[in-house]
Amino acid sequence: MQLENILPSSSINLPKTFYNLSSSDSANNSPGSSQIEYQEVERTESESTNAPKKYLSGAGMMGEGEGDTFSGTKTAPDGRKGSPVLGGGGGGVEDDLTSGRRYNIDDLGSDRYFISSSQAGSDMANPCSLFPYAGQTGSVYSASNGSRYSASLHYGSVLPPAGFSSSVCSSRSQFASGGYQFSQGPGCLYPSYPATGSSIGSMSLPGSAAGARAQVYLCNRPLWLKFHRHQTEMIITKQGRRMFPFLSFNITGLNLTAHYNVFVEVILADPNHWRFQGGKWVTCGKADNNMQGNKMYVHPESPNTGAHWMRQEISFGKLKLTNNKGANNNNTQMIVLQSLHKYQPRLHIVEVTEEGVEDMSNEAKTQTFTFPENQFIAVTAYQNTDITQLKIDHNPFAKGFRDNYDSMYTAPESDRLTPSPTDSPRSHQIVPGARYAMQPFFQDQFVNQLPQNRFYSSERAVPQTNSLLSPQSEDAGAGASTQRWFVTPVQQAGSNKLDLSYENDYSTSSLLSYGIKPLPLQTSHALSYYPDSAFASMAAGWGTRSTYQRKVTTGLPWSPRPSPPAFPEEQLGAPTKDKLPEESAPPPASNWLETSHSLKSVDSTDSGVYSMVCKRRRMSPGGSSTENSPSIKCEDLTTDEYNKDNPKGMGYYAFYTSP
DNA sequence: CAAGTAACAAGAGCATAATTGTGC
DNA sequence: GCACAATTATGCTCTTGTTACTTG
Repeated sequence: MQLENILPSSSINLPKTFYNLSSSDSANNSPGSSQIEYQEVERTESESTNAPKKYLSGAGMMGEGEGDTFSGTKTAPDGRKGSPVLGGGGGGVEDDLTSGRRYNIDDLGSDRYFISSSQAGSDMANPCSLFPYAGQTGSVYSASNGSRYSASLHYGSVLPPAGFSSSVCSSRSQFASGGYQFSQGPGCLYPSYPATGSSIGSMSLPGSAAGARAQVYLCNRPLWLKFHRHQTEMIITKQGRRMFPFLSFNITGLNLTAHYNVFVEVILADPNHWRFQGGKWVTCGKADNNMQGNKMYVHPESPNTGAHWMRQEISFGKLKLTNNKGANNNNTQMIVLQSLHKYQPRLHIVEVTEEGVEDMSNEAKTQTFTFPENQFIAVTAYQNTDITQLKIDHNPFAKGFRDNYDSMYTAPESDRLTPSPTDSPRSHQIVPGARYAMQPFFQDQFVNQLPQNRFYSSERAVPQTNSLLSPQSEDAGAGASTQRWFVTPVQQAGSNKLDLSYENDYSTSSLLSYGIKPLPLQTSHALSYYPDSAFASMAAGWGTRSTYQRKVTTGLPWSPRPSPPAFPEEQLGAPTKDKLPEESAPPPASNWLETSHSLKSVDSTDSGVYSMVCKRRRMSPGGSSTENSPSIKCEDLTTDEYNKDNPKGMGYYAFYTSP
């Protein structure tokens, strides 16, 4: 589907249902108004006059429930918005079409951070418990000029520069004082959730298509958290700059056969203009909410089936940020932002027809997901050196700036833990740069083992391995065990978790969960169809425990020999849940190391083996029929071929180094 | 003076052409 | 010697953060 046909560059359609900012004076919906309130409104036909029906809805979707953070918002007409069933118990997962083991949430495990609308909705009583972040909300107001989107302003997310203050959650006045009062309802976060659904309409979801409620996982969340801790900055340039970390999600709970458009929207996170002063970000005046320009980035794969979206990681690695208002060429979608403003990316999933047309006859089937850790301040030049260093350390493209990197490692270049741009975004169209998603993550974990002379020493203060057994982890409550990695409102409930949540998320525990939790079913999928995808990489990483365990025994955590990348069939096809006691208990520190190894190996594997082998096979058109399928090729490589070449279980290294 | 811009160097992937090896 | 396959080399493109300069 050609995006240009479905995504008007200028007049982006709005979801039928959205939150309309209203104030005491309807005409005065200025974001700066202290009387501003957000209300759910039903989109009228007239309102969408300028919005062609053929579009990717979502432009103006902001708002629904601001706070969708960690809680997907679904503008379901049956009032169930915000109540997608969480995987484990899973109504959504138990859906007829999605109940396949392949997408069984149980198999997905709880290690991943995902948003469940239902969770959010069920925990509205204590919105603050949903997030460790303060004032994480999300609202949308209707621009006076009718172009809601372009003028949309999102005041929902307010992240205190100081960090995460739970106090904010308990006081809406903060916003009021700041001139932004949110009609969030009780609490500061997602009070509007329950109302959201009910306000949309009475039509109930069929249960299948419209009823498919998605759960979204932020794949590289640990990395995001790292940046978030220092207040993420994103460079914007005239030509457009990619985000790093970039947005990468895994989605579950969609109707396998239904079509969806998936896109990211970047909205203003707060009403302030920011300035980096005295080593920290401080507000400096009001934000300019008149910024024109595209705020959306539609995933190139849109529209596509739910099966497709759930098959592999959905990466937005090619999403570019620019400050060039005129930069809106159809070839490369760029999101126009304004420097020194804080933004909040949001993921929208809109069910559409096969042609990519939203079914206007049906109520909005929009699901919105917001992760507070995705917030960032747009800058034209980095302000915080910590951020700069993090970027350099984690972004493969900035490898050249790692002055001390080589000296810091004894391992040769090829064996670095540092990801390599081998996983070029150009290497795969479906998951552009997706593999990067894991790369930063890999390093994200290893970086903690780097010498202490790194800039962001604060991170060194985080006892990665110890955190697994830290009191905080233990105090994390029930969520610390089985659902430790499962960011749900329930898990985060409790005031004492406000602080812990972040720490825990940021801790090695979180990281570990990423590393050790396989997605066996999706893994096989990813490997079968998108061997080059980040998902495959991730899956591989999660499935190499046994190997890296061996590596660990060598006592060389930085062993230059990456562990075998092979994806044991047992891991490819069978759930490994039972093999992961970590799910029910915090993994021991040793597992942390193991995970690291696995990740490293995967990284190396993914970037090395795949490129090498696939390139080679490209020259063999006369080969077997399977040669035509890149995915199969790699699958063969990672399984059959690997096993063949390593009948004795030889380390992957041998294969890797053998031309 | 802060912010924005353009040029720069470094690292890396990809496409293509050139070279080399193999089989007939 | 020819044809084909495989490998290697080269140039282009892309990415990154840095730097110097310009702009308001």
